[in-house]
Amino acid sequence: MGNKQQITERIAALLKDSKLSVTETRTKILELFMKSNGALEHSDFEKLAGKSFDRVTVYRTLQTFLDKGIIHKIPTTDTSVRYAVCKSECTEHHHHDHHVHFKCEACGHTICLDETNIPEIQLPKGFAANNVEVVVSGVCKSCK
Amino acid sequence: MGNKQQITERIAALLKDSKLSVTETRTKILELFMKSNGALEHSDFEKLAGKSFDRVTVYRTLQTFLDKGIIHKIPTTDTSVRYAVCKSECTEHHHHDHHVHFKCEACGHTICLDETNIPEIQLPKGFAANNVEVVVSGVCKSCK
DNA sequence: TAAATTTTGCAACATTGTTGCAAAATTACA
DNA sequence: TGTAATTTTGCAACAATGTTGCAAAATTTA
Repeated sequence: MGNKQQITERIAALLKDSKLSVTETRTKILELFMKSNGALEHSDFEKLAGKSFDRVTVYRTLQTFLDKGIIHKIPTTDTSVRYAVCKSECTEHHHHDHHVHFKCEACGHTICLDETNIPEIQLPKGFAANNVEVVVSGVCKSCK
Repeated sequence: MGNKQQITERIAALLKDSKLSVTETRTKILELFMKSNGALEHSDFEKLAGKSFDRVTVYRTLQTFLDKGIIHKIPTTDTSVRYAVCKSECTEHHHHDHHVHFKCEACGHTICLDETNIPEIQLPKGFAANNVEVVVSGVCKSCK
């Protein structure tokens, strides 16, 4: 776990690794990701942080994190965009996003199942796969 | 294939099966789905149909088709919502949407790979799956 | 064909996402 | 450490997308 101080330091290191300035907004948004232990969408930040930062800043911060490979998007069937923090193997230039996303229909949370591998999918002749996204919905461990 | 007349009749029958009035808008939107042979998003209808019908009507028509199980949504990582027509096994109360969706990075089209089955995914203990969505991106047959 | 029902279009509004620019914060470096 | 260069933020204004109520029009019922 680690105390608040340690988390802040870890976040600062993460930002510096990505050659980003360490700012209050970025630190706070990353804290929210770590606390939530799941996927967040845009409106969550405004709720969770009590509009302590501007809407525009949130958009730009998330875009920056995406560009640097700190977070990734999770596919949804509605108009919301959900984000989750990447594991260490992700970099600006290469994403290893080959894990399953799980959306609980009871609590509404989306989490990354990092240990669950995506099986090989046999595409029809002539199709070349580049990336595979899997979203499972159902009931999660906590809501069972 | 069948000529225009036959298609119109098939669409009318489909609508009647779902206990929906046969209207110009609904017929036209279903025609667009059949012509496109893939997934459409909202803006497509306004483009393809040359704003011959109202934005609001499109929203409501798609929602109605969803409710009746005539079309289904396809997950995306952006804010757009993509729709495709369901196969015959889908009904108002039960969706058999267990096929793979393929998004071509070259032409931008999303299609349903109806013959491609989704392999069993081994979830961690305590998780119960209800539905599995798979979206593969890459290069399609036509763009290869 | 007339009445009952359903659907559509308009207007008005709510939400979500984007851009330019000046002020503020952070970083680089003497 | 203090100052200049750079980066980030917040505001305002705008654009795009989605929603609701209600009266007019179209479709279905019988």
